[in-house]
Amino acid sequence: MSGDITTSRDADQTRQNILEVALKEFSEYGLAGARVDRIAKGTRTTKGMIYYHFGDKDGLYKAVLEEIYPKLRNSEEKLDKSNLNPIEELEKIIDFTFDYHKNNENFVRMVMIENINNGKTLRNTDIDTVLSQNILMELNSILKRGQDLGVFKRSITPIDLHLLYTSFCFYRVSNHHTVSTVLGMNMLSSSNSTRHKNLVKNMIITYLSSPEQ
Amino acid sequence: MSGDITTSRDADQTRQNILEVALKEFSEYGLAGARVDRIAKGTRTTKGMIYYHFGDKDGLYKAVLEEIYPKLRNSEEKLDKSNLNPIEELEKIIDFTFDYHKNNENFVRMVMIENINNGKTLRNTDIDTVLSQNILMELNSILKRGQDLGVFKRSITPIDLHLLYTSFCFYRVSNHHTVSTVLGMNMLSSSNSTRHKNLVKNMIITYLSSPEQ
DNA sequence: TTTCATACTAACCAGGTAGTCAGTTAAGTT
DNA sequence: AACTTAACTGACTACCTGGTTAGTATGAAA
Repeated sequence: MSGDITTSRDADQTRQNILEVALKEFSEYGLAGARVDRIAKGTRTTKGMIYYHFGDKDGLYKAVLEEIYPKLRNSEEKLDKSNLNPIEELEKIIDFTFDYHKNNENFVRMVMIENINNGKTLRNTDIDTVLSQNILMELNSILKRGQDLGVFKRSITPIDLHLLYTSFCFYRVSNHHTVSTVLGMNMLSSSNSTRHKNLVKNMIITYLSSPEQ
Repeated sequence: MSGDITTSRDADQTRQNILEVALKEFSEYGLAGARVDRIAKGTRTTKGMIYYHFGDKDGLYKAVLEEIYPKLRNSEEKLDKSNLNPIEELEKIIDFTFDYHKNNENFVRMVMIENINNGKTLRNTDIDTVLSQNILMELNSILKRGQDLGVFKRSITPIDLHLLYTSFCFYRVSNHHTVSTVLGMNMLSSSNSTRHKNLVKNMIITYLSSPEQ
């Protein structure tokens, strides 16, 4: 029976099962709105196991939160950027960021929720599981190469560049409910998505390529 | 006694007092995390009055939410834009939006919370108290004048333009906790604020001014 | 096959939380 | 001054919710 997909007595599988259900619950209802009983009901195991494996509700929340950043970074690093010039590489990164936010509303919502929580949990997390060093180094290399080639004429920090495109990719997902109501549109319609994706890329590349002042 | 600032038996004053305290509570803890008892304690009145005036917790939340958009729109409309060319006028609007978000974290958090709530409450609100018609019409006029003068070379909808600058202004406040941790910086430091404000304006104006394709 | 730690269950509990309600007070109205 | 109604109070309650615990099953080691 040990090859069974729902083997009992497999702590890792149990933990993983709980984490999956908890991600859905937390991202749907927030930290305060999430219900441990509802999570327990959604799993193959019982409430006691949540407390056995994760200590308390906050511990479970922390475990869920700590999973989402490495997941993003792993996908990010899978991108193949060989033989690309700086503009193409930057476009590829923005494309990826745009799609990742669009396709992972759970991620976006968890980040929102953690900010409502004043970032308390993330601040108490091991810095390495969270810091975005790789992407910043890559942006730095892109900017440097672009400047050396003369195609980028602006001086900007990798962090600011990161903020410029991420803010748009994040906002259109995080705020799609209120924005769709307030501006009278459907933010996430496929036509809007297509146009928006081109718009950010275009705006950023145009900005970087245009002469200072 | 009727001129007294804390006159008892003034329903409007009581409602206002409750709303002020509730805004703080909801924006700090979210809808699910807010506590009616804690709100009641913070007011000059009692919990019964909250239910008397607002029906239930959701009714109070709705009343708080319905106040924040008109407040924003009122400030927006106070801007003096006489004798400005399209670029100056757009810069003034972006400046205002940037500052409003920076100075009203409560507003930003309420919008986040309502999105975590899937926009349910806002959707059931009278459309006129929420729709941003004026600002869109103004952006439309700016774009048209800019194109007629030949200083704006891009064709873009007012809504997309609005999204481009608002997303950045919103995100740097809404996500400052996690971003500061993940990127290892202090997002809201005054030096970052100054630079960011110039950055959005610059990027948007550069984009609009540069030739299509 | 006995031992033992880990994994697990189901019933339980204390405190918290939204919401209620019977009764009181203040401010007009006639 | 009696009457009426809106504004208000404080004590109460039913239920929800996070967390506990006593006890059980499993599988690997010896």
